[in-house]
Amino acid sequence: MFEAKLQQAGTLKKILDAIKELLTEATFDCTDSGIQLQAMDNSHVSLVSLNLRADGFETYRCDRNVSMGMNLTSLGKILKCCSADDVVTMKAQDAADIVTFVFEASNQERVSDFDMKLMNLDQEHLGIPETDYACVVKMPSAEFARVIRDLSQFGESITFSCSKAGVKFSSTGDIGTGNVKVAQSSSVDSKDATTIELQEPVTLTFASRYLGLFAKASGLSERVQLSMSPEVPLVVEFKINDIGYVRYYLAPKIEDDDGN
Amino acid sequence: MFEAKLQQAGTLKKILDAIKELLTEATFDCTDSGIQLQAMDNSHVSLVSLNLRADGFETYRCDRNVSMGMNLTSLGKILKCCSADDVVTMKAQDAADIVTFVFEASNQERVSDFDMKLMNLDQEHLGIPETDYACVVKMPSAEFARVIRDLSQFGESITFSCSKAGVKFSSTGDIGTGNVKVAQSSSVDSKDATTIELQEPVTLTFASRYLGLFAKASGLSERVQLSMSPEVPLVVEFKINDIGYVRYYLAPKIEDDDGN
DNA sequence: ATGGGCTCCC
DNA sequence: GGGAGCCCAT
Repeated sequence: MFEAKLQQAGTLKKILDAIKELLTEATFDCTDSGIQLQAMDNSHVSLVSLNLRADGFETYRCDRNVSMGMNLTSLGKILKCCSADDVVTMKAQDAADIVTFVFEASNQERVSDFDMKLMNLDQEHLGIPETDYACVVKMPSAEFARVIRDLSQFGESITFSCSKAGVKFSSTGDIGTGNVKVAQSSSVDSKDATTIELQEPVTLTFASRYLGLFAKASGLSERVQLSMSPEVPLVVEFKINDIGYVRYYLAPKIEDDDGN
Repeated sequence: MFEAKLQQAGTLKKILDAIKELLTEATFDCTDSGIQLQAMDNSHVSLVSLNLRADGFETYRCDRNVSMGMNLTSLGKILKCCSADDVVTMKAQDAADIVTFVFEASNQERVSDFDMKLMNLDQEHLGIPETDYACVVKMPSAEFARVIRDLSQFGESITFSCSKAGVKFSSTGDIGTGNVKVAQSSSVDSKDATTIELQEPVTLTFASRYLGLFAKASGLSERVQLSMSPEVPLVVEFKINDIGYVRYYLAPKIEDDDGN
């Protein structure tokens, strides 16, 4: 059987918020080492990768690998039934077609359980190479979300220009042009710091819409990491407390001669 | 060139909030002495007059007069990209067709700039005579906004009756009639005081809808001044910190024999 | 026309 | 702090 207990159901809620607009359904692969999810978004433009390590759970047991295909809308309805600080336990029998969620309120007086039907989804296992990136930016996730939200008003593309000095985000559209420059921080250790590890300057352009969807994961972590290399998908990573991460991959737009 | 720096971008946000529902586009006339805007609202019913004195800006430079025609929806999108306590600088070259807004966050690490295309708008310069009014009421703007909001529920007109004792606001409609009497304060110097300078009692009726739109400027100032004379447009004035004012002009309704 | 974000109200 | 309604964006 499979059984995993998480101290904070809120973490699960935030994870769902971070992926539900990209994926309507998804397969959670549970193994001895933890839970993994990898999938192209509904439009097959970007890729979502979620990793939750077994040791990050309060208790974790997985006798046999199980793949749980879930409708994320249904999962959302179930997670609405718990509070952020409930203790949540997910359970499934080997080869079962249902998963059970048990929510225990912190005051111990209330215990709820919900069964959800599982689905058989096409498994598309996608090898994602671990690469060295020409530029890695770490910044407050709230600031990232803000920049993306602001510039999305201007155009459907946002250009990231990374140099030693900082990152410039730009977008152009009908009303004009917007540029937001975030300078590298002098004090590197603050939670609010923006830091840049740079092997070479990189300028890449991405679809505003997807960046906006990725930014919804800001609730998971105060910090976000952007990894970029020329002509290679951007990686946007949010760490999840002491348990794992969500990463989003998005290919850059190719500049044609018209600058489109 | 034209360049004006304002310490609090929030002031600009509030000014826009105060006019954007009346005007979809407007021309800002910049001269040596400051920035002026005068326009009839979209329906040509009321008149908006904004005045920002050069000396109210942190720095102000205007080599040649420039008229900047702006789409206020676009301006709103740009102002969404700054925080209330950002420092904002507006710049335009002489005869340029774009204006640039530079926002500097208080932490200095973030600088954004936005170019907005300017428009050529019909210039309707409206001479507004400075007049002595039969009655001038000064009251808290929040209270004014509240009265207008409350009475707007009743009818499409609100009657202002000013006497030595105070102001009575009234409205009648299908539900019935509402009257709100605000008495002149005994202590005149409080921020919450209502004061009345009266040469003669005045009773005038105005369209609720426009009063409600004017009341949106309440964020700009704790106090509002209402100036009235018989058969002459009402003036609703909100001072803007140490820099200027917004005034709204609205002609009274003419009572016919049916009381409409 | 639908979904999401923001603001005001409870 | 959470929920509902309004406005804006897609």
